[in-house]
Amino acid sequence: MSSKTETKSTPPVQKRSGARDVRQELIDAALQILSEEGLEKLTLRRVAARVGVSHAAPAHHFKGLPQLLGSICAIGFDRLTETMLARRNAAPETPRDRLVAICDGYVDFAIGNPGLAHLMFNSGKETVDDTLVHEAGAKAYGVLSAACAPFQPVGARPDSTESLIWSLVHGLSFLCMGGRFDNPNRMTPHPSVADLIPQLALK
Amino acid sequence: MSSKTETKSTPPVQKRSGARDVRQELIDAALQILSEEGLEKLTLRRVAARVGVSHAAPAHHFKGLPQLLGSICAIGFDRLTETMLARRNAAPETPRDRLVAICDGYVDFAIGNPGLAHLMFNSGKETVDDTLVHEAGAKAYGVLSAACAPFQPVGARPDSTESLIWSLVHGLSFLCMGGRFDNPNRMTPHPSVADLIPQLALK
DNA sequence: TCTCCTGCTTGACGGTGTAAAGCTGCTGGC
DNA sequence: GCCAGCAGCTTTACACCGTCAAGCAGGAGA
Repeated sequence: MSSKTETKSTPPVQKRSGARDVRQELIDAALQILSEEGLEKLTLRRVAARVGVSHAAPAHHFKGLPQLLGSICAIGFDRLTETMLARRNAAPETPRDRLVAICDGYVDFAIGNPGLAHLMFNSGKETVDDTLVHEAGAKAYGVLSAACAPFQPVGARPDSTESLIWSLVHGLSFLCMGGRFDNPNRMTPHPSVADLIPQLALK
Repeated sequence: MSSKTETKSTPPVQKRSGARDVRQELIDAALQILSEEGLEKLTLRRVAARVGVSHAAPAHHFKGLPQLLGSICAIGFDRLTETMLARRNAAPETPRDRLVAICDGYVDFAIGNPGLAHLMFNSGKETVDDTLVHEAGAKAYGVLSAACAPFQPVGARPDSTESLIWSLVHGLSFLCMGGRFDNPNRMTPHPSVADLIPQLALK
């Protein structure tokens, strides 16, 4: 690894200890804007201004806005994975408790980070789909998938439980985020995974 | 109704038969752009240009972009309702078949109108939330809710089946639209409602 | 006929992403 | 020690966006 025979397109391998890392600062500022002001206010120029750099500086670290958004997506999937794993590890060690914990983690992550969740899944916004994002997403999916494995019924299509659970928690998350369960006709603020899981034929 | 004692803020009650209805043309053009070019390209100036009118003309029919988007949302919910009802009426007259048909209608509507569906549910885009949108959304929800009623288990929270089904079809729709089921590890292009319903403990 | 007012146009402003050109200070070769 | 090269940043410019203000045209009502 010490021999640097790679192409020049890779960024500097290491920063001087005292030097500022503008690329990282841009990502941090973007995450901050996303959580404080929402996806609509996440703009290259605002990010640059927050870092204290000219509006064109981000172009030297990202191939335009889509790649910055893509980098943030990857971080979002990593955080989603961490949240689900933390919940799973804190749960009783039964397959059912673990699955419910992971589902709770998914929903709570989305509701707690609506801007990030929208960017990761639903924003019509264009994002660069590089391998980092793909891998981070696959890892998150793997956590959910593994927790579903014990409940896969024989004879069903091999991924039907994952599809069922993923669809359920995803729909629940985004309907909650959109305020679709705030209907005054409804009794409680919004349903929880624990409310719905009993109606699944998990054997 | 012939006595016109209302406030002046209401638009002209009736158009001359030969006169063009620019407001309606704007809505039609917006729906066209949405389905042909996607949500990102749906912009006031493009809509105006498509209708053949100046870029500021829409301001005389809508209170800015959010209200135009809101009007389109209402139309979207109406179309969703029609789609679900058409499927239900074509299905065998058992509660289960009807529920599956309605769910299929929901998913197919979303997948067939991704721009519209994003606008209705997930677009961080600001939309005016007037009573038209609210009523149209409530009507669509009512169709789904009614189909779920026969399956409501005793003792569960009163809306748990609706929440379960809605979350499921909503999550399935938007994960499909986002290509989340296109993973090469998966066997089939994407799961269908019929694949997942058997795993629900619908009694 | 005159007046008002609705619907539209024109022009402007601040904001956005992006591209091109120029500046600056550091690094590496000699 | 010196100088070329270059990465990182700034400046400037452009097209497009939503929105606002002013002005124009033409029909309706007095």
